[in-house]
Amino acid sequence: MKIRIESFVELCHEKGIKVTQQRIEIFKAIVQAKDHPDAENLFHKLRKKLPTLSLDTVYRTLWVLNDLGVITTLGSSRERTRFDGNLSHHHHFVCNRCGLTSDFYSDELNSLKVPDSLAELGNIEQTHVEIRGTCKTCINKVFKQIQSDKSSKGSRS
Amino acid sequence: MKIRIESFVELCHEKGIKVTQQRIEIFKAIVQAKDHPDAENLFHKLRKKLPTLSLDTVYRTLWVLNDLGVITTLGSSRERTRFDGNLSHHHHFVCNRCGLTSDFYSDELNSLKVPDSLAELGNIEQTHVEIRGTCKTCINKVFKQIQSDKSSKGSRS
DNA sequence: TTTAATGCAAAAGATTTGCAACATG
DNA sequence: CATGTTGCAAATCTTTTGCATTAAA
Repeated sequence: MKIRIESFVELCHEKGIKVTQQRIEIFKAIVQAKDHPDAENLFHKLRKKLPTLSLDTVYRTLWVLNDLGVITTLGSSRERTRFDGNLSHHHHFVCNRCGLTSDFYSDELNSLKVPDSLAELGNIEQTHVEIRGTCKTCINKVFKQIQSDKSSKGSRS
Repeated sequence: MKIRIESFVELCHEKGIKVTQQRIEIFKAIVQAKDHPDAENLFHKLRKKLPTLSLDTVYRTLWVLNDLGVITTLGSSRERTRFDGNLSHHHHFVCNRCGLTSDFYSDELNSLKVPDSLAELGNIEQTHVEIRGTCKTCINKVFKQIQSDKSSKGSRS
């Protein structure tokens, strides 16, 4: 834990982000929480330590932590509820950049063997594999970005 | 497609739910859509056919369809954004009833082999298995519910 | 001292609800 | 005809934003 905080502080320095008491406490709270809390949960927990903390700071800080890559969100958040009319057993490829979610099929993945320890958590109804990455479209965008950066910085010295 | 509509209509009859033009069209739209649309997407598509359709009917109908089990949602929706401070490679068990999300670990699942066809979609950064079912707590609740139903309906004739 | 982060209040966005009019069984 | 469903408008709930104040580098 101490190590995670230290490396977090270091990362903030690297990125030129200020290390505030709020950020440290919010970071500690989300790392220690094992229940995937939402912003309001954390806000209530933290208010005991930081009585002046505001909810919008919690939101802002969580997205900062997410952008730094030191926490993640459940589901591809920051989006509205999306619905799926595909009832056949399928899996998802989700683009980390644009949220595009494509179905794919795999008999092998359909019959995944899961650890026995799961029986302790409850009974299993479906298993589903979510693969995250960068979709073709976004790869192209990034590629073009790099190209234009190169040419604007001037290649001929 | 025709078959899916017919069985949907039949299911509505079974459940005592009225089959309205709106429900049929919304059902068709979500089943045909391959892009996991949100309520607003569907609303705009459908407005062309049903100019008097309202957004709240789309929402209401989608949840009806979801409750009927003929569609699903992406992520455990109807919840606020939840954050995850666990950076180690892990997987999730999600309760279909209460949304409880527990982490679990499995070396085997960490090194999952995915279909080659995925390369067409983009490049892969993480793979993550989501197992859905009913958690212990909810199983107990359902069990107690059944017990009390039995006794209130009177077992001794 | 310079710049970025916080807290507040207000705004914006997404989803839900009450209710009268309407359509379905 | 009785009841459930729709459309509208208003309400609610979640998340974001503008801005003056405060704290970090």
